[in-house]
Order: sequence, then C-alpha cells, then structure tokens
Amino acid sequence: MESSFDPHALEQSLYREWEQAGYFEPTGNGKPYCIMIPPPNVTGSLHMGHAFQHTLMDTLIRYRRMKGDNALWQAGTDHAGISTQMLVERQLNGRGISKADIGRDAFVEKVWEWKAASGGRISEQMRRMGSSIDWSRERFTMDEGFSRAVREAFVRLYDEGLIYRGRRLVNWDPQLKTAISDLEVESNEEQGSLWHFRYPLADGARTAEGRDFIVVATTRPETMLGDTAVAVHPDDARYSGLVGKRVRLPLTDREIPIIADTYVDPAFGSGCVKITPAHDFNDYAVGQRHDLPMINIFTVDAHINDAAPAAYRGLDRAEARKRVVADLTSVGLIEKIEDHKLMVPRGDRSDAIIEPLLTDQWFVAIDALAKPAIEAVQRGDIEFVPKQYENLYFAWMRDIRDWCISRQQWWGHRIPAWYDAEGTIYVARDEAEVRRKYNLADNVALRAEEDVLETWFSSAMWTFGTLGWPEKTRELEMYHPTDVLVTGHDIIFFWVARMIMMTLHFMGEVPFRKVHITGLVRDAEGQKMSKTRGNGLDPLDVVDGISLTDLITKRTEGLMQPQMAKAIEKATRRDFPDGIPSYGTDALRFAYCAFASTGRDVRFDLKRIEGYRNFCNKLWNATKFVLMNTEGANLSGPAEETLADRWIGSRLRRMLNEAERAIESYRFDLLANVIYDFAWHEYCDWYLELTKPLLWDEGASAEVQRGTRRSLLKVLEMLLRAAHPIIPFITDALWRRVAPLNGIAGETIMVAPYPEAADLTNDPFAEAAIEWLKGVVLAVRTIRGEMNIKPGQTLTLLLQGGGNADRERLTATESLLKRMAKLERVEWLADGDEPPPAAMQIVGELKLMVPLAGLIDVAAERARLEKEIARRRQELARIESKLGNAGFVAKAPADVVAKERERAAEIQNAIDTLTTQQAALESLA
RNA sequence: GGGUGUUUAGCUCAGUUGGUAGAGCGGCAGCCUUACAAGCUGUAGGUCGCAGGUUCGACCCCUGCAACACCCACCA
Repeated sequence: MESSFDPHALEQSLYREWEQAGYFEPTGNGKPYCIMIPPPNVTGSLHMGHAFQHTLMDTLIRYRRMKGDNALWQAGTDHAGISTQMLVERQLNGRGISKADIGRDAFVEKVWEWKAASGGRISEQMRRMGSSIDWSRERFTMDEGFSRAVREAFVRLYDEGLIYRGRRLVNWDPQLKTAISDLEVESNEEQGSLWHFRYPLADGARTAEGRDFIVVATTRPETMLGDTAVAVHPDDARYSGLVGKRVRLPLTDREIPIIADTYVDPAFGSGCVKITPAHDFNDYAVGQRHDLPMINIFTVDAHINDAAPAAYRGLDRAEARKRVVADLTSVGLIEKIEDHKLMVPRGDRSDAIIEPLLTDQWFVAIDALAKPAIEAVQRGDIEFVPKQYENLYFAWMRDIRDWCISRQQWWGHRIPAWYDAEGTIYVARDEAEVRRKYNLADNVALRAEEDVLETWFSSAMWTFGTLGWPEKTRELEMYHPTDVLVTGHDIIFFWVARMIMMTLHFMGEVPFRKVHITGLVRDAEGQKMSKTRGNGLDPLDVVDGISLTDLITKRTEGLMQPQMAKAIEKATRRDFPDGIPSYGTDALRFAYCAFASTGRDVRFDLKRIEGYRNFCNKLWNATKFVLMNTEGANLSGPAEETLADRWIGSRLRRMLNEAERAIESYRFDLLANVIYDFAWHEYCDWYLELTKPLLWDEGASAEVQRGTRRSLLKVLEMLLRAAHPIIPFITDALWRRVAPLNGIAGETIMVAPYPEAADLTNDPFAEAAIEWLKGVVLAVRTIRGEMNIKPGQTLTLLLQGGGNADRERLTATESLLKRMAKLERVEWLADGDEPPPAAMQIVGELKLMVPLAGLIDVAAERARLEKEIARRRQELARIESKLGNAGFVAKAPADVVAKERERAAEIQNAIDTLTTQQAALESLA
C-alpha cells in the first residue's frame, strides 16, 4: 500500500464502476426514499453552493440506500429561459448574427444545438463530486414529457379560472424586452436627485399663499410627460381650495386635475405629488381609484413613444430626462434640485433599470393556491429545517400577489393559447384541441400566443412532473411526496413556495415532507462568492488543484467589468500565493458536511479542507496498519477478546448512536464530528496503540492475538461503512481490502448495510477501565513533557492511595499501561509508605509518582506543583462558595449538591496531597 | 420603516431539557517512537457583545441596547 493516499488514483475509476454497475438506481426493495435535486441551470457550471448541497443530499441518499431503503435520487437541469437565451444570443452576436435575422424557429434550434453540445457539463461535474444520482432518470425541463405536463397544468389552471390574461402594470425589463416577476427585481439604494417642478395652475387659480403654481417633486422627471393628475392629501389645508382645479402640465398642451388622495404624505416635500399611472405602481393605484387616464409614454425598449409631445419622441429615457429638465429650466419651472438617495429597481439577469409598464400578460390568481400552501406548513405536513424559515415563508405567502408568468422570450414553454381575428383567447393543449373545445371551424384563422412561461412555472412542477404526471405512473405512486428538499434560502420564494402551491393543487399532496435549508457558501472573508467580485472558487479546483496563474485567468476572464481584473488578480495572489493544492473529493465533501451547521452561512476556508484531507490520510494509514498486521495471519479459530477490544466496540456503539441521531436531524456537522473524533482520537490514538503491545508480544497467546486482529478489522470495517455516505471514494477503496479479511463478501461498500449500533455490546466496565488507563498514561506523559524527560526513557511509576476500583483496573490493564506509558516497573505503595522524591500527578483518588532519581529538575517540579495547587484552589473556592450558599443547598436537587460536596472533598484531598509533596520537595532542596 | 439571524480562545465554529466552557486550525516546547511529519507528545490561550432581570445557580430563559449580516417594503 502507498504511504499516503492519492485521491486521483481512485476517484474516477470508482465512480465509473458504480455507475456502470447500476448501483445508483433504486434497488426496488425496501421503503421508498426520494430526493429531487433542485435542477441547476443548464447553462451553469457547478459552483460551491451546488457542490455543498449535493454533498448533503448524497450523504442522505447513500445512508438511506445502505439502510436498505429503495432510494431514488433524481437529477436534471432547468432550461433557464432568460439566462440560456441571453447566452446563446451573445454567442450568435459574437458571430455577427442577430436573433432577429434568423427568426424564432431557427433561434430555438440554435439553443437546442447549444444544449446538445454544452448542456451536459454540469452533470459531468456532479459525477466528479461522487453524487450517486440515478442518471437513467435524468430530466430536462424542456423534455417532451415534462413539457406536456407543463401544458397540462397551464390548461387546467386556465379552465379553473386560476390563470387569466390582462393588461396590468408589470415590471418590464427594457433591455430584455420582457416582463419579469416581482422577485426578479432587485432594488438597491443609489444616488440620484429629487427635482422640484412648478406646475402652473390653470384658470387663474392661486394657492393659499397666492402663488400661481404648485410644486411637485420627482425622481423621474421624464415621466411627467405621462402625468394625468396632481394629488394632495384630502386633509391638507394648504391645498384644500385647489382640489378639483387644474394645472397646465408643462411641455405638453394638456391640463390635468388636482385630486385628493390619502396616499399623499403631506409632510414630504411640498405635499403635492405628480401622478403618472402608467409608469409607477403607486400612481397606478391612485389612477384606478380616481379613474384617471393612463398615458403610456414608453416603447418596449424605454424610448419615448408617440403619446408624448413630438419633441421627445424617440429619445431613450435618460436622454428624455435631460431634455425635460433642460426645457423646464429654460421656462423657469425648476424650483430646485436636491441630491437624493433612492431605491433603484434592476433586473436580476440584465441589471437594467426596470420600468413599470402597462402590457398584456398572463397571471396566476394566487390566493386560491396560497391558502392551502400556508396551511400545509402550519399543519406540519411540510417542515422546514431550521424551523425559523417557516416564518419567512409565511410572511411572504401572506402578502403574495398574482404571479406574472408570461415572458416575451423565445426560449421556453410556449403558452398554449390561441387568438382569433377579434383577439378572443382560446386555451387548450394544442390547436386541434382548441377547435374541438371551442367549436371553431377549420377556416377560422388562429394565431398562436408568442409568449413563453417563466421558468419557475415549470420548475414548480419538478417533483411530480418528472415522475410522469399527469399519468398515474408507478414511480409517481411510489416516490411522491418526496422525502426532503435540500436547497438554499435564496430560492425559498422563487421555487420552494411555488412548488408547494402547484404540487398541492395538482397532486393534492405536498411535494416533500422536509425542506432542509442550507446556508450560502461565502469566501474566507465572509463575502458572497461572485464572478464580479472575482472571489469565487470552483469546487473542482479544490478537488484537482489549480495553479495560481490558471486561477487568476479563470477569475479575470470574461468579466462584466474588466477594470476589476487588476484588483482581483492582486487579491488572488494574496489569498492563494501557491495556487490551490489538490485535496480530492472526499476531503471537500467531509468539509462540506462539517461546515453544515444549522442556519448559518458557510465561510469556505481552505485550511479546514486541508484538515479533512489529512483525516482521509489518517484513515488510509490506519488501514495500512491494520492490513500489515492481519493480512497473512490466521484469523480463524478460537479467539479471545481483550479489554481494549471490548472498549473500542463499546465506543463504536456509542459513536454509531450519535451518528444516527445526527443524520436523522440533518446535523451533518455533528455527523462529521463524531466520525472524525472516533476515527482519529479513539480508534487511531488509543485503540491502535493498545493493540501494538499484544501484536508485537512474542509471548502473547494465539487466541488473544487473533481476537485483537479480528477486532481491529471489525471496527475498521464498520467505521468505513459509517463514514461512507460522507467520503464515498476512500471508504470504498479501503473497504475492498478490509472486508474480505472480515469474511465479508461484496463488490462495493456502496451496497453494504449501514452499521448498526445494536450489533455491538455496551460495556461500561471496559469503558471505565480504559478511561482510567488513559488518565494514568496522560498523567505520566504530562510529567514527561513538563520535566523534559526523553520520550524513549523508561520510567518507574509508583502508585499510592486509590480504591479497590483502581487496583482492579491496574490489574486489568497493567501490561498495556507499561507499554503505553513506557514504564519498566509499576509499584503500589502502601498508604503509610514514605514515597521517594518524585514528580506527582493525581488521577481521581490515586497518587501517581515518577521518582526523581536524577531525571527530574526539583525546582521545575515545585513550580509545576504550585500551578497544580493554584488551579485546584481556585476551583475549590468556587465550589465552596456555592456550597456556602444556603439557597443552593436548600433548593438545588439533592444529587447536584451531593456531587458538588464529593468534588469539593476530592479537590481538597488532592490539594493536601500536592501540598505535602511540595513540602517534601522543599526539604529536599 | 418592518422582520430574521449572528456576536463563545488569535481565526473558523460546536455547545442537544439552565448545574465543572469544547473542537479544528494557528501559537509555543519537544519528538524521524517499526500506520501516518498530511504525523506524534505536551502546553498556553476565554469576566461566552454590553446592561439589567428571573433563578440557589445563566453561554443557555426574559427585557433593553450595540455592532455586523441578510430578507421584505410604494414614500414622490
């Protein structure tokens, strides 16, 4: 066996083997268990967040599979309408082709071509992470089967009156020229101005102060061209005389009314608000209340249209703003201009400023869907882990508004609607069905709807649409509802909530029983990883390693803001001066699990990956040790179990119980910790060391040696199985060597059963005895360490005091103890015996002494004792003050009080002993 | 303007019904001890954000405050 493990040598071949053997497919036996991967965008590549979540899902799936469940882990990709269209469009543009040139059908064909060529990348990356996905069931949201389900859902909702088409003010992206939903708008504070305009009063009206104009303030000067009223608060005495009067709207030849509406805050600005119902959501509501005309002044790409005065037509909104301000200035109608911070809405894909625009769109009437979705979580049919995310969900669901599902795009599920010459809407699965359903003659000309559905409409159907719905398939019956959804909190609204609504509506059951919300993966400084910041890490670069030069190139190429490249390069050189070494998939996966503590984001720290890589190496070497000591040995025949064997079995039993509790409660961090701690600090640090004396002792009985060898193998084999869900590669590679020696047959650990605590014996005696042994060994090591005694130097250990238990334990462990602490002699002094000058440690009631005999520096030992005494005095003082508190003695439970008294006595005893010892040393010096 | 989360060792984080504060990394000292220097041994380091309260007893429960992070929201 190689002296350290090389992940690359084993990972890819193992994965291929697993996949080819069909181990990822459900066995067909056992209780169904199902996880659906949140489908990543087909345009995407695997990022930290995916790798993190997939690791957790894979851990769950592998665990369930080993537990004997009929486990299905299904994956696929999302057609990601806007992103994909943008990507392919950019590629075409790069070749001098515009999508308008080639037309819709040819463009869509190009997207499919792109998908065939490049869409499988992320799936390959998922394989590298070891994800045991049933690839035979991989789905794409534009697949024919899934598309049929999407059309079916749309038609049913329409027929039930839950989808409608209407002219509404929607968030419009003028760059992409499509509507987007509320959620796709990101508002951020930006610096702007507040312009104060004078609007002249018509018909000789005057304000209370006698002025012939009123002042309105706006952050959007250009929209004044579409104003259809000025509003004041009904109780605002300053303007009460003006309500019902009119103003002459500057730059236009229109007069608009002054209206009263409680929407106006009299304390803000002048207390007068210009109302532009076609370009502002609040103004839209005001306009509806007052039956105002709505003048849309923008084209779909946010240029001024023909509804505005001729002078402004054709200008884009920024130019129009300048022109309006300039023109108002020249006629003296600017009161003032102030700096003003405002929230600017931008499209999450295009980053363009979003324009509220009146357009015809398709909507889902959401209330009827939202109510059962809220109730399902309230009832506990779906549980969020951590629980607090339920509040976030409820808050959003309670204020939810009708969902705009149409997009003016080419790539996506085409809305199954048709129009006749009069514009009447017909909805059905296809045109032939439309004619049947609505009794339309063949000669009635029908025009198909151009719009597509927003991507989240289809992904909301992911759990049931991929299992065959609307057919009642066997898979749907077996695996739905799925067991758990693992995802980030960033898509609770986009996806989780909508899945719950759609699934309840169409299936009458929840899509999943649990939602495990993970934190977001951030960089080591806690910053969000992003392309623009250039602080992202590719999980596969952590797996395979990457040179500094390649990492810089990767981070700086194709930047939206190329001027950032220098700063990114500098930071990269600072953070990764030597690039990133290769850590292997298992180390990364183990780290992800260890990072996954509840409800908090993850700071991705390479030092921790390194730690877990070292852990993998530790496992490797432990296995090497076990194999060296068992391969070729005669393992069959009568065997005897030692105390150490019993101890490690009992400890393993405890570990398995804790591991099970951890994974069942989605505490992957605790799972990783108990495995790490057991493997390293119990199995390697102590058990392997405890076996050495026996294995190397020529005089040890064959039965004892055989028992030890079997125990070494048995515990290691079970440990590997316990760890397999987290670190699948190394555990399988090692298991294949270890299992046969255990008499266990099998191709791979993947299909071996998960180890059961119940198969091991709880052994309190062995645990206590070995704990005692550890205490004594540690005490001797402390003396060695602090007295600077050479590690190789053998010592004499004198014992004094203690009880029957101590004597019993010494008898049980003496030979082990001698070997572990490098003792040539252990001698028990009678209570009255005067010990020679010695360094002392106290373990419980027991005095441990290493005679000085020229080895030990008396002054150093005195100083050490002083420290020991001081520490104990401090603790004693605390306990005594507690015991001196009448309230404590009277009110605390009797066992707590008794325990404190016991401890006080023990500490006092230790102090006495140490003080006596110190005095003895004093006299020596 | 509402809401949520976080605040524990130099750093990153655990701390499961209130009863002796833990780990990893890093630091320091010593070790090539026949699995492992990606290692071994020892060791230092914390008034648990601040101020109150409840309690015999608070990292833990309650109130207030502060800082940081995130989410939602129509203030022109």
